[in-house]
Amino acid sequence: MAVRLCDVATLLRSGSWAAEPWTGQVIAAMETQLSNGPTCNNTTNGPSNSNTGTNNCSSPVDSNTMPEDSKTNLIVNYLPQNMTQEELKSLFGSIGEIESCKLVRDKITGQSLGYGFVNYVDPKDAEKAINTLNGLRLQTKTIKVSYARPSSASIRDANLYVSGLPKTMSQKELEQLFTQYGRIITSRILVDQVTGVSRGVGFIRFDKRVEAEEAIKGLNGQKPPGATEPITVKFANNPSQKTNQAILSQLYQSPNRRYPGPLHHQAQRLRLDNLLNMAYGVKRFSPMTIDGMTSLAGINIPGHAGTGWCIFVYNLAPDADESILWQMFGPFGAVTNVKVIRDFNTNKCKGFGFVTMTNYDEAAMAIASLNGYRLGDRVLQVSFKTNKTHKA
DNA sequence: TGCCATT
Repeated sequence: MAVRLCDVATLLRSGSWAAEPWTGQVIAAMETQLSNGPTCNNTTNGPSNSNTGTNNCSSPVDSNTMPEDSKTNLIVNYLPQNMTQEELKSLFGSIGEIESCKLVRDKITGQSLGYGFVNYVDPKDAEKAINTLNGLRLQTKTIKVSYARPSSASIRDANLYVSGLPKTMSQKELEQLFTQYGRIITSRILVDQVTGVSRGVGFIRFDKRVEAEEAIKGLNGQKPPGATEPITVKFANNPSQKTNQAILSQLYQSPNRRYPGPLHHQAQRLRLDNLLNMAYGVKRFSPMTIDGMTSLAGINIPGHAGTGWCIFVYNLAPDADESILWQMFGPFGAVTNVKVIRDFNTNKCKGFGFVTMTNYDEAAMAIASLNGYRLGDRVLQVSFKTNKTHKA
């Protein structure tokens, strides 16, 4: 690849994004992600795991204690619900050659469990994937990319449910309470969605099940320092083990449905139409009232019927790469493919590329938001791909 | 009792 993602992030951070009021939120989310880079906001994010040989925290390699650890196999957590295995492969394939890739699904419903594995051919690509894709925002999620621990029964079912916590207890304090029992993989305190106040309920995932067992013995029914009530600590329900009712309700949900209700959806549509009016200065009928790709002839032409909406991105720099396209379009929704068109001899970008997005709304939002944006010293032109890529 | 961490 011509440019590493961190270089691109630096480029973006240099203040070239001229956010407009109606795209402020989305761009702000992107800027946050880009300027933060690979985040370490989770307990043991990615390569900070002690069982990983190479990492970005410069820990020495200890091949004696963890000789079996793979340096090519990654686990990817917090994937958007709708992301497919093919999209996962496409995203991580932009870094380097993939040996294998698996999205983990519920055995009964087939629904994504929100995580997957990517095994690279070259350990350097695995390391690069952690450094460039960990912390990437995709839709409402911030994905986590880290080395997969060797699969073993001892690391399964190590997640604890904790209730009765003081409402003032922070995630850090929760970890401080549990860390004496083992290595914490993740921790979380649930908060009220409206007020943001702690619900007094949390989760602690340990590296090993035996560590979780010891924590239950040591902390269940105990009062944390300063607390007036004892806490309850027990094994968390396995989220894939659902009641029949939950399974049924899942089966009746369209896999592509993302908005919670018709009112929200309507609001989304109105907002989208306003954006498109601003972007194009034209009125437009609602394509979502008609299923399929054929209803939009004359407005746009998707790259391939049935595979999504192809977007043309023009005025990319010679050293642009696939990563920047993932970074720019990923926050808007499901991206199935990105492609930078390069000169055969120089391997430099010829100034344009393509992005394929699954859902019309998200593609249109991305276009309305990204068309006209300044990337470095260039103003991007972003539109649905047409038969002829140049304007008259 | 979950911004779904072991194929």
